[in-house]
Amino acid sequence: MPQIARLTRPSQLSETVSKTIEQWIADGVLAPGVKLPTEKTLSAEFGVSRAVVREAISRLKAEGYVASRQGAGAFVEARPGQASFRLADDVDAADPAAMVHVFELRYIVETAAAALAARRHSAPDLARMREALQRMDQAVAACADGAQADDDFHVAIAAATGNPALQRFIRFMGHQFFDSRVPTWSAQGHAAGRAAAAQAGHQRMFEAIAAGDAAGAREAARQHMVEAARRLGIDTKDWDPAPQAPWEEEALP
Amino acid sequence: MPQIARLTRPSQLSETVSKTIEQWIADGVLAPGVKLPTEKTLSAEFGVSRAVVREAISRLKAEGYVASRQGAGAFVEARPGQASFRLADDVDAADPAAMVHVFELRYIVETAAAALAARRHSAPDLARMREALQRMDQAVAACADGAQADDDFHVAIAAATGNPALQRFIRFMGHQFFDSRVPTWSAQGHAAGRAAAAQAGHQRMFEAIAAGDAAGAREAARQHMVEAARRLGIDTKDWDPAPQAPWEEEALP
DNA sequence: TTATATTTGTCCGTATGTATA
DNA sequence: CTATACATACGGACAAATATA
Repeated sequence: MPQIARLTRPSQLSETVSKTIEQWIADGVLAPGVKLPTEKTLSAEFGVSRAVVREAISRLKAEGYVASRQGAGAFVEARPGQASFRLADDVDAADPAAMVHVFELRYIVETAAAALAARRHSAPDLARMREALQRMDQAVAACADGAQADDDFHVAIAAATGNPALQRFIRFMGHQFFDSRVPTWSAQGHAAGRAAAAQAGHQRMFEAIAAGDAAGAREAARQHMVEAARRLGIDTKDWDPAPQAPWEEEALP
Repeated sequence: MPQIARLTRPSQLSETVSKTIEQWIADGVLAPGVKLPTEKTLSAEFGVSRAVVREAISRLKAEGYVASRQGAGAFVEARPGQASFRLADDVDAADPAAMVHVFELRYIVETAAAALAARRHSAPDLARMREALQRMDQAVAACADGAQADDDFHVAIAAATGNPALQRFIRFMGHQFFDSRVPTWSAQGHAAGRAAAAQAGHQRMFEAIAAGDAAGAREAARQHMVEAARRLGIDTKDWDPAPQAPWEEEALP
């Protein structure tokens, strides 16, 4: 029997309350800076206990919608909801258009990260990349699953940029596409040579980064991402990140 | 009296508890699928009431770290925290290192967006940019605050990429730095010519985008972002996104 | 400045529905 | 089927911070 994703029941009082207030904020009923009704009032209006209201407000605080001050009240934040960036929960499902858009965003940051990694990498960074590369080599040789090592390799590059914000964003994006690596590392992927091709791209990226060649690393990453995008059926004609010198145009795929 | 940003105190028991558990998950102490200690146990261990623990878990649920089932317990999600991307809460305050990192991420996506906008823009997109430009022109002429129009201009470029994910991310990043535009559009900024200089950069970006010149738009955006970064005291020496043709090197600042 | 009322923060006890052994 | 464990929810209470008169 296949694994059934457990449905998230909305039948949680505190969640219902928090979503309702969130909607009030989104609709402008509660403008930034405005004071929320008191917990006592809210509990009376919703017909729930004060504990439920407090849990709902905890959610809103965690998501950056409100901030509360003891003795004063809870207030709508100046830029409600802008504290966190959320993608559609189901990138790899249902909505192919959304996947294209998210992948393009991933392409942008991954190519830039490769260039920065070429300039800023340390010895431990290279060792981490090399270790992930070796695990993928083994996976290619054994026709095994190298998806995790694949992910680790990209995260290692991100770490080599020395920019934790960039690193966390790439990790975030990578996890969104973790499932999409299956066609590469599946049995069919090995048979069709997709795993070996991907690994060759990784190798080119690593060599350019290790050599400190920022432009080469960016181009290797670009080719690698374009190939991955095409496996997902994504149009990549607008993806030339660099002002290419004219004579290079023909050399590109 | 200038507007003083109200400090966010971490002295909230439920926040301390949720951050601690979040760290456990990040460190792998609590792996995906693992059951959290019961509320009773947690309240005993932390020395707080169950209400505090419940509020902490509400936060974790809102952020996608855990899911709880009545009668069973709370469990770490399969990809904890990867449902949303969060930056340090105080980008424009306190932590200058974090600001540098976030600004670099912004630089990456803004330059790429300018290039994509040059290729994909529609007539309404151009009209929207032109409108924001005119508002900034008026602000420059009147020594008024053009921060909102500035933000709108960058969002209009993002919209012209036709990529809603990229658009939302740029909007998200822009809001993080909204306060940082003050030195440009303040009275001192006008007097020092910073507003006029920024506006000249906007104009160059617009012209390249309108002409469909992707490389030019990228370079104009790059210069604009580098200038903004330098106003914030950020080192930009690693920021040449493109494999430049050799003869172009000297022409760059 | 002082005093008082309001509001959030925290704690405790209890009851109920659900999951699991 | 029964018993236990657990999350969910309720109510009352006090402390601490804030706002107001």
